[in-house]
Amino acid sequence: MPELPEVENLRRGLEKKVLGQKIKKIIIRRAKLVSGPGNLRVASKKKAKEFIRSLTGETISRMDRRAKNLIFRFKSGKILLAHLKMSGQFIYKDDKPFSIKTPEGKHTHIIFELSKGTLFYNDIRTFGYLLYFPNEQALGKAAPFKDIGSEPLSAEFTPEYFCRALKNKKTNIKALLLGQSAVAGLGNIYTDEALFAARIRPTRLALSLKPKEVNNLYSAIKKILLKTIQLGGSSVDTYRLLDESRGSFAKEHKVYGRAGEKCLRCGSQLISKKIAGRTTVYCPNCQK
DNA sequence: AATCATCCCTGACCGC
DNA sequence: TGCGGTCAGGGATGAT
Repeated sequence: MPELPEVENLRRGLEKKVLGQKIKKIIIRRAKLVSGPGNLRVASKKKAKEFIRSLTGETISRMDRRAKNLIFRFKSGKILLAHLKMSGQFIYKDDKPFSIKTPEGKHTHIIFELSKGTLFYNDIRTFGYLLYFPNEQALGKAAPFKDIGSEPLSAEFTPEYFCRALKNKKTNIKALLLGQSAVAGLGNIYTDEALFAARIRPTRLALSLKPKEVNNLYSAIKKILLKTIQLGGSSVDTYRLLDESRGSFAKEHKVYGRAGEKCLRCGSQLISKKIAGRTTVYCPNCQK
């Protein structure tokens, strides 16, 4: 599933391909996936029409990322926010829809015809969504933007910040890292990988971590995210880069997807346990 | 305010 | 072969 490194790679790909292009036409095949300001669960055909009206003719002027959200900014100040959730994909083709042999798959839900090419939004499980906002202020009030913590690769994310974010938190460290409010952009894969690297058991309460452990976890998060971005992300499941290629970090996973196998550090058998509603894999011997 | 449970959805997999 | 059941998971939302 796309997490920070995957979304960041996609952002970079989009920056190269769609910046400066104008949206000529939008085709929405599944209205449920688009919405605008207000309650995300209230999507409708009316909202889909509004989405089309609002963004057709707009020129893409900037590509940003915040946590796992992709943000298209337009010259006019309007904004399109996309969250891929479990299985969303953006695929770009340097052709017009009519010249692409198989322009639509079974899971292609939204198509943007741009001035020079075509951008497809595919999503098997349809958890993802695309939201439009008239301006920055409206975006700031939106649910996906409220209560998001610091970007772990920004200057704002310091050891002191991280320490404060964990202080007095009675929830377990795994749930806290998944929650986005302490650190932005971590999901199930990198949370497990970071906790393994820092030798911390995922069930530990955040407030129980010693200063040394907090520091180790802080460093592990940064190191793993940086490395993964360089490798193009992890292609587990349906994640693809903009040109449909896969990232290569999946080969590097030390614990994710390795339940029952041997710990690469101490040789003990890795165990799997549901924590915070997610399958969590860790080493019962060397993660204390 | 903080924490927790539920729900959305499809494909893969398993046992019969 | 087909069918039903189970699982996977991010995070908005509503309940406690």
